[in-house]
Amino acid sequence: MSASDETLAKKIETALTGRIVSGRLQPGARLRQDRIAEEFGASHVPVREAFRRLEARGLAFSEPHKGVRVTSFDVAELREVAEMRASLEALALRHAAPHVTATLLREAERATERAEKARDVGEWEEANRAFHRMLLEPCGMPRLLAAIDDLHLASARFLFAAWRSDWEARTDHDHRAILAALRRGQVDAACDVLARHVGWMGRRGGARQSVEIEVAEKLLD
Amino acid sequence: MSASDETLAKKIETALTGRIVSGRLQPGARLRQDRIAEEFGASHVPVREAFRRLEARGLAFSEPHKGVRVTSFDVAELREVAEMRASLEALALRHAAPHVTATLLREAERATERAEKARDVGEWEEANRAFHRMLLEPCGMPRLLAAIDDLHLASARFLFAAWRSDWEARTDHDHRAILAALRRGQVDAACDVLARHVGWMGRRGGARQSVEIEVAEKLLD
DNA sequence: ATGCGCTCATGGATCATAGATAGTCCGGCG
DNA sequence: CGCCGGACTATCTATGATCCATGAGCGCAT
Repeated sequence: MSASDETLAKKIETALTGRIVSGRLQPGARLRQDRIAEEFGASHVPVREAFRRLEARGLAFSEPHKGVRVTSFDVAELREVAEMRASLEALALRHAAPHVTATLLREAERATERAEKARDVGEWEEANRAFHRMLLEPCGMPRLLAAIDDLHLASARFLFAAWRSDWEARTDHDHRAILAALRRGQVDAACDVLARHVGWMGRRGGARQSVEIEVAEKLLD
Repeated sequence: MSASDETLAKKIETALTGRIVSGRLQPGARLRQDRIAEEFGASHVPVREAFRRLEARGLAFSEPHKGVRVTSFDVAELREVAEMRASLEALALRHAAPHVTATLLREAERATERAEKARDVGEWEEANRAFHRMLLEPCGMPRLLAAIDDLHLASARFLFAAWRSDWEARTDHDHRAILAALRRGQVDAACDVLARHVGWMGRRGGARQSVEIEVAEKLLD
C-alpha cells in the first residue's frame, strides 16, 4: 500500500510519519526541506506539502521562515492523548457494538493473542492497534475513526520512545474483558472497561516514560 | 490577526476556510489551484499547501491528479460531529472547571447575552463559539482544544448552510444552566448539561437541515 | 556589547511533464 | 444508411523541478 501512494508528497509523508512515530526522528529534530528533498530525489515542493500534513496531524510544527521541527511531547501530552482516546474510543464502541459480529469478535480475539505473543514493541503495537481498530470500525463514523487513528499515532510515539529495546509482552486482561462484555451484549460495561483501559495507560505510562522522554528530548540536528 | 499571517499559504488557507465555512464555497465545489493562485496574485505552490491543510481539517478532499473539492456533508456527519463535540467538550470542561475564575464566568455570561442579542447567524455563531472556547480554554490541553476547534468549524458549516437568511435568536437556557452549575461547583452536572446541549444540537438540527443541505449539495462549477 | 555584513535555509515564482478528460473520428453492427 | 461503441488525439489541469528573493541566524569587527 505504501509502495506507490501515487503522489510523491504522500510517499514522503508516510515515510516521515514512520520515522517520527518509530522514534528514528527524535522530538525537536529539525526537518530541512532540501535535505529531505535530496534524499528522496525530489524537489522541495512535495516535501513542503508533506510537512503541512505532518503539521496538521500534530507530528511536526513549523515556525514561519524558521523551518519545521518534530513536535516534542511531554507527560502532560501523553495524559491528554490518553484521555481523548478514552472518550472517543468509548463513543465509537458504543456505536459500533450493535454491528459487531461473532466473526469480528473472533478476529479481535486473535489480535489479542498476537499481541500477547509479540516479541518486540513494534509487533505488539501493530496487533494492539489492530484490535482497537477492528472493534471500532463498524461504528461507521469516518471522522471519528480518523481522529482516533491520529491519537493512536501519538500513543505509538510514546510507546516507541519509552521502550526502545527492553520489552516483555504480558497478557492483556482488559482486552479479554472487553470481548467478554461484548459477547454478553453488555455494551456499557465494555465501553467502561475500554475507557479505563486507555485512560490508565496514560497515568501508568507517565512514570515509566518520564526518564527516557527527557533523553529523547535533546534536540538532534 | 488574519491581516498578515506572515506566510502566503496561511493567508490563503484562512481565506478559503472562511469561504467554505460561511458557505460561499459550497460542498462539492471544485478548487482549481491556478484559478485561486491567480486570484490571490500568487503561484500554485502556496495554494497547494493551503489545500493540504484544508484537507487535514476535513474541509476539503483531494483525489490524486483529479483535483481538490470542498467536502460535502450529510446529516450523518452532523450527528457525528455533534457527538464528538459532546464527548470532547465534556472532557475539556471537567479539566477546565477547577481553573475557571469568577471573572471568566462573568465574561461567559456576557458572551451568552451577546448571542441572545445577535441579529444574524454570523454574530450568533461567533458569540456562541466564544462562550464555549472561553469555558474550555483553562483546561490547558492544547491538542484537545485544537480538535474541538476543528469540530466547531464543521458545526459552523452546517449552521450557515441551514440558516442562510432567516434567523431568530432565542435565549439559551443551556448556557445559563452550565454557568449556574459551575458557580455552585457542580462540575459533573455542568459537564452533563454541556454534553446534552451539544449532542441535542446534532439530533435537532438534522430534521431542520436535511432539506437545504440537499440544495447545497448540488455541485457548483 | 552592538551593529554590520555574510551565509544559508525558507518561501515563492516560473517553467516542464504527466495524467485525466472530453471531443472526434473511424469501424462495426443493426 | 444511420447509429452506437471504442480508440485516438488534443486540451486542460495537477504535479513536480528548477530558479530567485527575502528573511533569519551567525560571526566578525568596531
